[in-house]
Amino acid sequence: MSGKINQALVRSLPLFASMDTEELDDILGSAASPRYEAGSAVFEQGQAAERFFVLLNGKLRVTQVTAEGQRVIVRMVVPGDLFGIAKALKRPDYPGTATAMVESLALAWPMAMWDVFMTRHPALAVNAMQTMGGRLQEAQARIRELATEEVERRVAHTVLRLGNQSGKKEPGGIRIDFPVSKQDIAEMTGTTLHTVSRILTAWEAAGLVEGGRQRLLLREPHKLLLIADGVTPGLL
Amino acid sequence: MSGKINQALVRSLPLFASMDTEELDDILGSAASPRYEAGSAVFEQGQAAERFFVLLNGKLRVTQVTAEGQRVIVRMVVPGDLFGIAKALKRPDYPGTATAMVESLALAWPMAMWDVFMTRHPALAVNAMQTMGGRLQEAQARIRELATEEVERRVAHTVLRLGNQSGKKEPGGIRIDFPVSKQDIAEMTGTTLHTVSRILTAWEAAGLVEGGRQRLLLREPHKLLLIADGVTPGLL
DNA sequence: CGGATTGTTGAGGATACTCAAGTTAGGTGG
DNA sequence: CCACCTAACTTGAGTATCCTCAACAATCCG
Repeated sequence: MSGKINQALVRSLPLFASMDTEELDDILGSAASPRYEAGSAVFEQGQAAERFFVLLNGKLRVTQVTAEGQRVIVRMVVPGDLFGIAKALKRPDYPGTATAMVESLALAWPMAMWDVFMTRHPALAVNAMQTMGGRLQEAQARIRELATEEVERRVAHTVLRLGNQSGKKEPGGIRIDFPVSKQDIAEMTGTTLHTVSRILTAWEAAGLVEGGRQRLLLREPHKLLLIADGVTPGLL
Repeated sequence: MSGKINQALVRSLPLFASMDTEELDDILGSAASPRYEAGSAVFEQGQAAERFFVLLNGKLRVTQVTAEGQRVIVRMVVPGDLFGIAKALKRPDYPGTATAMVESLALAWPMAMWDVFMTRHPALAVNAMQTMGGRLQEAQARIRELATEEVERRVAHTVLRLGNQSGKKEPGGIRIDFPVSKQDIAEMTGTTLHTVSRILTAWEAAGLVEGGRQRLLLREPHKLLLIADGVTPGLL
């Protein structure tokens, strides 16, 4: 469950950037570094929140299931992100489920350390707050999209966001090189996988994207951006 | 622009609850307490964020306008709420417009004080973080609603939320006693004022709500809750 | 080489939007 | 106090978007 921790790797994270060696030692001393294989859950919705985490490596998907059983993807967790910080939300349990989409490595601390960290390392508190601030802004952007945009534009926004977050530049465009199913995209945009499939098929025919199964290549990010911004009428 | 500040009033706010008199003096010393009349703006989207605020009294609406000119209500600000905390979002400008819906009174500090406050008053930092945490959870709840629920359920959630936030119990039900137009409700739920009108008319016919113009009385909150939770099929 | 997961595509239909008049209520000024 | 004006709201008709249902195809995995 716990391996040795790469100090340099940790140091490179913005969250810990402003920290001296002593502080960092203090913090890392109480950390575990669990590894999760693709498909496994880090924690599940409703579980008692016993630990909080920083993702070192890999990619997680945080989902919530509604009372009716519909699943919504709340956000993606990328390396450097804090997650599972239920304490900051004043919650005793995790409000969602975090699942590894690829093999992932995290740092984990007992939730009781949260308050200690925040008071002992003010820089960390400031960072944590900005993390939450960023997340809040992203959530509000999504609300705006869901409230005002049609599905095709929302899908465009979503794939571009995925590209920015964790796309690799390739000769042919930007590759999203971890498995994202159409179902995933549907759950990120508030639509059905059928509609996503139709949209992506149309985009593929127009040469905007490429690659069907779980791997997406954005051939013409600029044109996608035009769709996302509502400049281009849309292809359906 | 500045009146005298009621210490007891401030002390009763959860945000400042855990603070001793000395600390409170320090904080209030640098505060202005501007008053805003109904309809006036506290700040506007895009303006340089020069101050942050706590609402003492009244009710604000925070809106964002999309590139296409559509307006979305981001949230309502009720007494005790922090708002305009662009600094916590790492932003130089206000991301939205805050408008007084009724005559309102706030506390205001220069944005430069933000960092000072956060470092000098850890309790305040913790509170601020929980404020943001709460806001984040609310935003995610809205995302879930927008992504999975039909309009009627979303409207039900919205009016119930308004009722909880600032409804007054009355013999006949719960009164939302500040002006909320159908347009407002539409902008909170991501629909059009036409659809809101139709829904409320149907509810009124069924005896669930009452009162047309800008004042809403929830006659049967329990039944509205059933609609919100999708138990009742809906009346349209 | 099955079985399962994931994705495609079509047809039909419902929800909710747009467009288009009207109506009511509230405020304002004569 | 009444007439008018505007903002808020109502209501109808037509329609577009997108969902549901359904069947099938492709890919992956053991």
